[in-house]
Amino acid sequence: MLDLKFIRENIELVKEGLAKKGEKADLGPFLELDARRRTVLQEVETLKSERNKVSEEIARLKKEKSPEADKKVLEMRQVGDKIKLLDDELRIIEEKLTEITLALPNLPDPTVPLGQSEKDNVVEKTVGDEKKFDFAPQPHWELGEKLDIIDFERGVKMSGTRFYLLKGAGAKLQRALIAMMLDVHTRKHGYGEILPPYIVNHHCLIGTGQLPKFSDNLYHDAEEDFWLIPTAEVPVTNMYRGEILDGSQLPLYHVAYTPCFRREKMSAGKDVRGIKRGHQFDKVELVKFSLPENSNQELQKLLADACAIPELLGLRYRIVQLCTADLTFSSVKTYDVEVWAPGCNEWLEVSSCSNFGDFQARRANIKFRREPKAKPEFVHTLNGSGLALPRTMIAVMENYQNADGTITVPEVLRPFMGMDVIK
RNA sequence: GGAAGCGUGGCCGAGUGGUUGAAGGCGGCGGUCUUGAAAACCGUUGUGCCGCAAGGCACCAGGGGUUCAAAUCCUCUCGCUUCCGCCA
Repeated sequence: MLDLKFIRENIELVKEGLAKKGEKADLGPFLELDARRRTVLQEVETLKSERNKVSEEIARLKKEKSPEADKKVLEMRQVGDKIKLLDDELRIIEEKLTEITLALPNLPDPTVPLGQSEKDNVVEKTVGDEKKFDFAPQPHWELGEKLDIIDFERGVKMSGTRFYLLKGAGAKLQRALIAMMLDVHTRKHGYGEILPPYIVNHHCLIGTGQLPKFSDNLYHDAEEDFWLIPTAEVPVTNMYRGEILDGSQLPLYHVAYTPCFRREKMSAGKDVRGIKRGHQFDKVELVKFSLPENSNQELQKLLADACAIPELLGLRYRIVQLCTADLTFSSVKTYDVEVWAPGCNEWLEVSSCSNFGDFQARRANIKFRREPKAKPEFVHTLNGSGLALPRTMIAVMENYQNADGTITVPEVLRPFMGMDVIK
């Protein structure tokens, strides 16, 4: 959410920022409502001030048993009616303002490359060489079925399209990856491990920016205010919702492994083959709370922490900076990490590392104090996958496959797997 | 799911319609004293919004209502505790 005062005072800057993101919002209604709000507010507060004074007077007069009291009560009854009318108007104005501001995306950082679509994203660097095969590498869905470690048919039978089961060494491989990632981030990168609820209320989703605009992509309970998380970012960022943190504790680093649930209505027909895009998938997520002045530096460190995983797995990967048009709703600046999958012959996004500035902090009301008595300020929030499991699985399976259809277990995972080859 | 009780500031805790944004205590911060520390004493100690400012308004789990006036009364929601039922 953008600050009301900031929009009011920087209207051209806001328009420009929104345009860069491909958002053509008409801010006219905003300005009108904002002005009207302040007028009505001042009016009603003057009346309330008067009522407060006279009410005190009435208390005194009643104590003195003065006949004046009843007259004043009648007067105040009329003032009360006026207040009620103005308060009602104010409530409507504020609801509309909230509706508008909650739907406005965050503004991009000035350093983000301008672009019209994902085609304008910038590949920053590519690490590692392409693996040479003396046979035609198979896609993971073929490897998985032949080794009986991924079962697509039964997944569909149980739940429907875009569901699958991991079996035996497949399930174990994913468990090994999760354990390895959590160990690396907690032991080497200083993240505190969290195991959050997988179901949250709507306040959390407003806090991180999924609601109110993107409810289409979320699963929720028909009767209660229960929503399945689309990413651990939601519960972990909202841990500190409505709190004022001690500035000396910042930056705070958290890592959480959770399943993620997405309806994927927006990507119907896209990536239907294999395990690349399911309605349920697992992910290890990194979340940071930072001082405003350090957030871009923290983003670079976050990105490095995410890249440590493909590095350890010996996977070829690249870093892509998203252009203005491809930034998500809440993001100020984002880098994707992609790994190469020789079987399906494409780069797979396994992490998306973003700085959200104070956008989420403002929505979720997460503040900090620099000094014990200092005025509270909004923190900056950041997050990135570290990493998403299905696509990491794909990359491991396809890169480590052998001519006979077996898969060699990467060195780092062997202590977790208790086997060298999946056959 | 049923019944009863409860929900006040960082924490504990007073307060059942009228100078209560809220007593008192603890904790925190500043000071006096001390070589230093402790103790003692004094002072200070919530957030948001509107306003150039002076200042004003709002907030006692959350929403709605009654009243000239609500932490205090009514109502709904949420949460906590205890008992019963159920369950991993």
